[in-house]
Amino acid sequence: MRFIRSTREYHEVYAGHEKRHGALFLFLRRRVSGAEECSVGIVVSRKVGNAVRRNKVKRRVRAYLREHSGQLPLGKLVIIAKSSSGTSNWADIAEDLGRNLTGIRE
RNA sequence: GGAGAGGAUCAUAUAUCUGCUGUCCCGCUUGCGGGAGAGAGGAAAGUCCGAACACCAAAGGGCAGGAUACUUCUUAACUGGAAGUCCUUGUGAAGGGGAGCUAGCUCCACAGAAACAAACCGCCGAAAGGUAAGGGUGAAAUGGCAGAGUAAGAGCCUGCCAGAUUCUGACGUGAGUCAGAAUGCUCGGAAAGCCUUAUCCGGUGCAAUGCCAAAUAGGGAAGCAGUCUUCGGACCCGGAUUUGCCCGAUCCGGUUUGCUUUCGGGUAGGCAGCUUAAGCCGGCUUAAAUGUCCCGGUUGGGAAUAGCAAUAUUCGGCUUAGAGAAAUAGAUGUAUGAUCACUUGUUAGGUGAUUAACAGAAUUCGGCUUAUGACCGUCUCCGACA
RNA sequence: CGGGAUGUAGCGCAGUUCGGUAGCGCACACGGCUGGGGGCCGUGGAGUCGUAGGUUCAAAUCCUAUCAUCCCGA
Repeated sequence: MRFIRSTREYHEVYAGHEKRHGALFLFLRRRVSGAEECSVGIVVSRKVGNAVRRNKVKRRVRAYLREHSGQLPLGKLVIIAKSSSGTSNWADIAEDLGRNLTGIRE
């Protein structure tokens, strides 16, 4: 697993993707033929809260992805936080991520 | 006990598991593994001031534009800080504010005769004219009371009260305070209206700036795609014309065009700038944090000395984030603190539950402003008791 | 890092230059015209002008601070 760090890769995913709505997050997935790992980008906008709250959401998402790095779908994936994710606790975030990531993989 | 004013301090600690970003060391498979050690704030925020640093511009001066505005001290500098002074708000502790409407222009709604200009009504007078007492509106109308005076009146004059200006003396570095005297001086308000006076200010900002530099396109240079030669040219190749095609003819080109190599600019990208500081503590020395010298300067710049250089310049110790779609964490416990509920042996303790205030470095530093939890001591007012 | 704009009735906007009465359209309520609806006509309500402080006799307007939203440049 690696993280997306360039504007070009983000626009690549925005140009063509499959969309899936969760309770707290929005998932954009682009299939890449021959991909052997998953590239993940996390987007948290100002709607979620102030800088401390946005950082906390990003850290929690990253922590979940590291713990479950073997169960991610192949290709490129962008996770966009919805505004309600800023006030949720760890159990809700982990449950929403787990359900939707398994749904995307199958 | 309640209500308030202003000030200082801290920003919960720790354990286990799983992880992140730099630095140093070791190992080799040269980009991985192992080890050690470090890793958000008082406001990191707002970006409101001031500086350092970088680049651009620049003889000097002025205009324009912008900022500031009581006094003294302080600071590298500042819309910063300290103390004081006057005005003002508050019962008070305390808080807020400060150049100039006797240079000029402009504005002052409604009401009112009139809003700074002396007119109108009125009063006096035969008239010319004099007058600002009366006009009751307004936020604001040329100081108030009494007397004298007059044709009628008026600080026109006199006394008292209120204020202003000037002078003198005392105190203070100064803003200014106090006392005395003189002048009938009594002048409307607004400069957070234009403006005047004094002082200061070149511009842009780390996405500054410097270095390395892929692919594609375009530019410069060289070579190859050709032999003979008497250097005129011939053959050859390419193009055009000659009706569509072929031959031939004529003209033009071989300095074209294509390929290869190479050069510089420069994009993506990468590296530097990038973190050790306008610090703290102690000793020595000195009149003094005075510390080789200079630039008003503990930063910075320049010089000198030492050193190959980095660097150091009174010596020793301590602190030390440096990322780049942006790390500094996630989870589970324990203890402390807060709130609520229940309970006991009730100035105290136990059990359970809940929540961790505001908030995340982005070149660096000094301030200001704003957000916010807890605790400490000081002061003021009110109430009760002794 | 730097520059700029906006905030006024439920919604969209005037009024701010140069201080003095807060207005327009849609929407809303009531009444009338119609058998009813639509439409038209008339009447009316609704605002501490984003917040706080100051200047002034008087502030939506001037000054200062602050909050929110939006835009632009390197």
